[in-house]
Amino acid sequence: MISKSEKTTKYIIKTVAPIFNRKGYAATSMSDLTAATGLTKGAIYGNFKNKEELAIKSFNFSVNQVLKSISKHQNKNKLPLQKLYLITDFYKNYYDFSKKIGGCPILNTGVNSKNQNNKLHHEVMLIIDKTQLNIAKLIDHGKELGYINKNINSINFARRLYSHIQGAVFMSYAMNDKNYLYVAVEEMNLIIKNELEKA
Amino acid sequence: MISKSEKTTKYIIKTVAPIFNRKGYAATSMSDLTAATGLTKGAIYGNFKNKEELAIKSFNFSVNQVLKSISKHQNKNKLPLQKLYLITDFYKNYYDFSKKIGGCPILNTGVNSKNQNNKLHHEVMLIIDKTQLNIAKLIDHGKELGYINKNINSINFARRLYSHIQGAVFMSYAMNDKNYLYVAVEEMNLIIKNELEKA
DNA sequence: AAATATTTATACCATGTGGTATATTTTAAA
DNA sequence: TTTAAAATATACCACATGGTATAAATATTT
Repeated sequence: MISKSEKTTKYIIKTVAPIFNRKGYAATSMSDLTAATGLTKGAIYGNFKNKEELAIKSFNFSVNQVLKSISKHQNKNKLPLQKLYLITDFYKNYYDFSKKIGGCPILNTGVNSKNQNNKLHHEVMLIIDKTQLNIAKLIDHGKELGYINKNINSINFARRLYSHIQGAVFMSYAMNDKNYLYVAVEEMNLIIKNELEKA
Repeated sequence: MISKSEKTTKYIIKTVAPIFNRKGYAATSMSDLTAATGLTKGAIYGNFKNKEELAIKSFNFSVNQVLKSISKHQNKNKLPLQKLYLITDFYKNYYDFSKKIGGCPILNTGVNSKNQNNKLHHEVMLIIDKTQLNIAKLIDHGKELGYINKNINSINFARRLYSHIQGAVFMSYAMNDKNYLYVAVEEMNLIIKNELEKA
């Protein structure tokens, strides 16, 4: 059976994740967290070792919200190439999507944790690596099925795609302008078509 | 004649700018600044209204370091198209360059100030707008001189270029990997060649 | 229902925060 | 060289910080 603390632990993470995401680790205070959760420091410190542990779990929670949504979106098609297009398609709505969870956790935590919190920064690198690898696997799968040009380097292409997208994520965030995402998605789709698709 | 306080004001900004850039506004404390400058709070508050004013001036100082370097790099050629290539070329070394000044001020402050400090965030938007406009003007100039295809939309292309570059800036920063910049620069150069250059 | 274990609230700790009033020192002017 | 002005240091303010010991309350087991 699920214990009381397991429930409150999840409740705390879920409530606190967007705050950490929006404000960053250093700028988020314990009082921000008690105010948001309606709990006391006693309750929070009873469920988490310290602020850092909570921040890391919150980051992973936020990231999983993104990854799950992408994964769900990808289920609309079984073909690797179409799944790739569904990734870029997902980012068309990323401005509004990420707003709901306090911004893009990769971008925000990637920047905020650098030179500030090594554990948090390490988590970011793991997620980026993992995501790029998943894209590369998708490309590999497309090669196997004969849809994708075998001459292109899967992991390099995945890195280019991810970099391109994150650029638009940052620009739309910094400038309050979704258009950066729309344009980047169209650009990526063209690149996928021209470089990946077999004639 | 240059007053004492003018000198210390400049000294403070110059010394403090990389700290604000690296840590962000909230995570940078006054004691960080007194420690770095060797001055007391009395001296700092004698030259700046408050922490926010100092942060804004520090941000603009950091940005100007970047813009001046780009401008200097561009002076190697007078032709608009070549000046464009010199921009992308500049970013090949941006990982090391930005490291010296505490990271990319646009990226760092763009992310850190969002939803945190409106004045600072406003400054970021102004700089991005200005930079994109400068690139667009360069393209326009290239059109006038007949080097650049008149069918392309200058400001839209400038936005794409900037977005693309900032993506690589973020990725190289988050992943400690200059390669993202190298790849993005090559990609941009190809795009400039294919879309901008007249046949 | 009583006893035990778990979870949460309270009250506190030392230290750090941005900021300021004022004394002291340093600079510039007379 | 004295005097006035400007710049810096000192000492302090009220409040916020992350974290903890312990008491109170709530669940769980017997």
